[in-house]
Amino acid sequence: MTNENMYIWDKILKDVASAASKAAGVKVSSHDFVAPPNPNMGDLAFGCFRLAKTKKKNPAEIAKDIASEIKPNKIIEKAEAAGPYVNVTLKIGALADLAIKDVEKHGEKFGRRAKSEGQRANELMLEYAQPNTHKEVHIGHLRNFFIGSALINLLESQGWKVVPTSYHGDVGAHVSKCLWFMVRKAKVKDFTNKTAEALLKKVPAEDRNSRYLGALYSGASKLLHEKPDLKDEVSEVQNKLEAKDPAWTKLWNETRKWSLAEMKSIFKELGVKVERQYLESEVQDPGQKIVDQLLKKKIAKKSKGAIIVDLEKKKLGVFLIRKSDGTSLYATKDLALAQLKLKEYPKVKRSLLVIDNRQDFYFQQLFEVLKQMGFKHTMEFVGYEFVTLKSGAMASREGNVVTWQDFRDEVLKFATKETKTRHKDWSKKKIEQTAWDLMMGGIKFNMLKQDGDKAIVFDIKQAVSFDGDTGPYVQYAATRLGSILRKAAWKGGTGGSLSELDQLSEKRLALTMAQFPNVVRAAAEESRPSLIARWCVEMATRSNEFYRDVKVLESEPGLKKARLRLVASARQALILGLGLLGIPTPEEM
RNA sequence: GCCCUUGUAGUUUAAUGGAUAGAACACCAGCCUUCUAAGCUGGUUAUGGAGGUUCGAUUCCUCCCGAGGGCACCA
Repeated sequence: MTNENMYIWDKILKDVASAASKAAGVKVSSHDFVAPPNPNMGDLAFGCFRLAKTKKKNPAEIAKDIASEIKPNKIIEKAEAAGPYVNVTLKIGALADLAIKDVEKHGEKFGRRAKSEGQRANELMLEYAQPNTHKEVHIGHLRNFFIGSALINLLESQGWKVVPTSYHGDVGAHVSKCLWFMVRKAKVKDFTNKTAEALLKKVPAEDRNSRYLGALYSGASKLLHEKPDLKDEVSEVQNKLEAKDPAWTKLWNETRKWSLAEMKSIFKELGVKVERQYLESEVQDPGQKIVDQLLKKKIAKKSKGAIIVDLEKKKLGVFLIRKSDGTSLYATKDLALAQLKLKEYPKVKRSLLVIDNRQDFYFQQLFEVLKQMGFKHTMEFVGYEFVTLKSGAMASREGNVVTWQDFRDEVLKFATKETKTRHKDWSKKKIEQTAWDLMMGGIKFNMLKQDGDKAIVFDIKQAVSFDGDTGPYVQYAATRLGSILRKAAWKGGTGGSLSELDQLSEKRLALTMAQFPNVVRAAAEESRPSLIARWCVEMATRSNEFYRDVKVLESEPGLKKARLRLVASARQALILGLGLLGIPTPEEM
């Protein structure tokens, strides 16, 4: 990035660091500066501990020396020593002026960065969104969707070309059970193409969804638990499916279509972007071929009737790639999936998988085997702890899942009620639209605000709350800023006395705003959407403080114009922050 | 048994070796004739335990305790 295009916060950090370097006589990096614990101490702080070691001097003395050497300039108001720290205070007007112009200059691209020349060609694949067909999409999937979507936005903002992919289990035991139970329940005696068709026709249109199929699956599981002898029947169904028996295949294909169609609409609703949807059924047979190749290459071997790759030397145990009955399993298909991805996207050099932490060990094994097969590009596992209910883990076979639709409707009901009581004169359409935005904001923010390494115990009461650290809190701050602009009939523009802005809350708002690009970069580099969520809350708090302290519409014309530009910039930054998390900002709420 | 993750106010959490451990929810007390009170202000409450490394430890190391997960025919 050239100096011209540098974000203002980078420039300020660089300037302050170079002033400090000059004063200290050694290089001080901009990374050495942190925010002081208390805003009235200043805006940037530099701890002299390391210098104390190299200079063999008391850090407090060094701080004193450095502080006296840092002279005020266009942006620096003063530097003071406070114990072992040098605290630098920035000029309110100068900072606000620069920050506002920074946002105005970059507009919707504020926070984005171009890749350097050498990296430009880099494509990155990100796999997320792995719900199975014939099962419900439930709140456990949501964390994956939201983290994945946010990472796609973050990585794209940093110049990566991202290929988002999804992967779905559309074959396997859960499908066989579901279909077996469906036929059994209908008491079909002679299962043929014809009866399969009749059976499908009998399912009413409103039942052709995962709720219906999921209920069948859970019913099958219950029955099999009571009567384990029936497992043979299920095995038979599975064999018939693998042998492409026409009647069973028909039933499979049609029910699978219901699932996939529903998934498509859910993905659209949630903003889950997918460029290539991979299905287990398309990698099952290729996976078996890979197992044969691995046997030939002596990478794999027979053990206890099954085929394994021994990874004990790498302390990764044994990796099972074919069952002793000759059928495939998850690993079989994943080997082929990796190969297929590479074949279809040869430019991809980096591959990210967003999957819950329970599968961490499994993927370490998989990556190792792929490495032995000659895979060169980097594969990264972006893990997160999974979502459980207070009563324990959700499982389709137990039938205790909270589906996306039920959760959505519950939060939507709350959002609609709250919106209605506040805006009695709004049209039904406007209330619905606003409630929808708030529901999305509430749900997405709630799952993205904490780091991935913490398990989430789902609590509906907490999930529908719109107070405090929540999406609607941030959305609200943005709409209040918008309301000022609306009342002022602000259409954008230049001018106004930006450098005369002198309120502390204006400075704090401008400061937080200016730091956005650095937060975005950190969030992308560390795969931590939570950093964006936290920035959003801070920015909203700063906005609310400003809203409280500064009466924009009553200001003198020159100041009013400057303040309107600040308001417009702050609102823009908030919208961008929420946008990275996939959260819409309503005009009013 | 071995391995991984994790333990911070009543609850959900932040701080990846630095200043007085920062928020939010809940609770209590205030603030709407004033750009939307889904807001703002104030108050009470926290690093699981014991050692060690360090000028300095929530952070790093060791042990113990608790929670969750994984470790061959599930996905």
